[in-house]
Amino acid sequence: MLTRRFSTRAIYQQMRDVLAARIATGEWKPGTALPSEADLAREFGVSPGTARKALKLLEAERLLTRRQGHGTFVNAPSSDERALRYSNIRTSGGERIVGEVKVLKVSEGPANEAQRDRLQLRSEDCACQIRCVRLFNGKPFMVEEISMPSTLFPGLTEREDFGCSIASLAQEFGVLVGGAEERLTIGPAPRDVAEVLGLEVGAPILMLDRLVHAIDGRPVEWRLRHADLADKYYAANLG
Amino acid sequence: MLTRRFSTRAIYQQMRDVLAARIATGEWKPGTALPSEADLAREFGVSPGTARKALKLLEAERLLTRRQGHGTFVNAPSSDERALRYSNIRTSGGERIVGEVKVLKVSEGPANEAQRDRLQLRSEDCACQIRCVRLFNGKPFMVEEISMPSTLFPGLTEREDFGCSIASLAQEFGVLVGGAEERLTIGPAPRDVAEVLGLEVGAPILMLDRLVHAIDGRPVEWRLRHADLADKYYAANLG
DNA sequence: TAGTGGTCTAGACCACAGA
DNA sequence: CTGTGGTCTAGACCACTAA
Repeated sequence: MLTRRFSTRAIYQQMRDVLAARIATGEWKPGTALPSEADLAREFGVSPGTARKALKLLEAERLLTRRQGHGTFVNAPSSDERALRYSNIRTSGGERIVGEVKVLKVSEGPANEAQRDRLQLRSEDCACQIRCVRLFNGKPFMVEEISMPSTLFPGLTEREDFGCSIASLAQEFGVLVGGAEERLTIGPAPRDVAEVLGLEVGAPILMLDRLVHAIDGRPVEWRLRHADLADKYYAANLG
Repeated sequence: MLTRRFSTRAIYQQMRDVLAARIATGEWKPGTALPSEADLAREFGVSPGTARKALKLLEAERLLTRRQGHGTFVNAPSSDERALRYSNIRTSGGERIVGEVKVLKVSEGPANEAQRDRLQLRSEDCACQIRCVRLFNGKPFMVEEISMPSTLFPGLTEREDFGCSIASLAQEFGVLVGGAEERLTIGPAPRDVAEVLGLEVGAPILMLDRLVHAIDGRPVEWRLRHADLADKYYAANLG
């Protein structure tokens, strides 16, 4: 029974948090149909309108899909809706490029200054670091340097497969991803990047700096990428 | 008195359209306080909740600002909220760059193939075309080629000042701007661009291709830009 | 036909801003 | 204090889907 008596937080927000937790922990599995609005309202002891507001929030956060006459369903982190959320590089034909991922190096240790700054870590915190290259049609086009807080992803470096999206990876650790910011600049390709991508050292290349947050605002992943945009473009949506 | 009897469109959507028209035509001027939810509900013969939904839509479209205990106010097209909506180039310090605009050339005539394609024009339609350069701290950093449907902006080419934002310009013609898409690529600077920006011909440069829509979905403006990103970056928000 | 979410109503109380 | 928007209630009817 949710109430506002013991919290300044609105009831529909509290309810959203509880429902999100059920999704994050896997209590509600991907593809599962949720109880109807009316049933959820009864369970939480709130009015149907309030339950509806909580569900609408989770739909906007891409965690649920609702269809009139059908029901409310949990989106898989591997669904296009969630996995391709941050994939903004497309072919000149307009198709999203995901590409295969080849991991080059995995390491873990005390966070460096850049990582502490971007991931809001303290000086004693550690970070996982993954370096990989993305291939499209077998040809490498992007080198990535991924950093994640070790506290959020304990034992991450022991994994074998990093090919999945950050949405899937995070959810395995009970974290739901939310918004992200990306910064784009043009810069000269460093030697190590140029070698992997088959470019000349210093060739102009797109640099992408992306920070992904959890739905509660905590920084979850910082990704620094060098991309060769030949026959491709970066698509931005200005709501 | 709005009703659903004569339209499949939801009442709150119909009401949004009417309110948006009042803003577009200037019947409600920027800075004006709207009647309260309850008064608007009475005027339109709907329940307060329905009126509220219409107002929420317009707030999401950046046309209104609502503040509890204060009221609902019309946003000026020149307000940061609306004018800087599409300004994604920032200084390395993170401040939005607007810059001064210097118009190089204004012309009007039958739309070329690219304009017809991007602005959804028919073969007999005309387009206004404006070429200008943007300066930051007195230094040119971006060349723009702007195209707009002549039918939407009659007499545009007779104007003197194009320095204002597309939101302001469009509203002078009774058009409210909504979403936009942008495509970014890296390419060699053409001679004319390089000369204006003080770069070598063929130097790598950011190309931005942006299409702005009206809130009803019609294409309103197509902008092709070449930008020198030195000491700057492009900021994208991945909601 | 039963059950779902989408819309809509007509109220209530609360938090907040300003006179 | 008054009036605003934010939240919340407890219903109603409708459009849609699938069995």
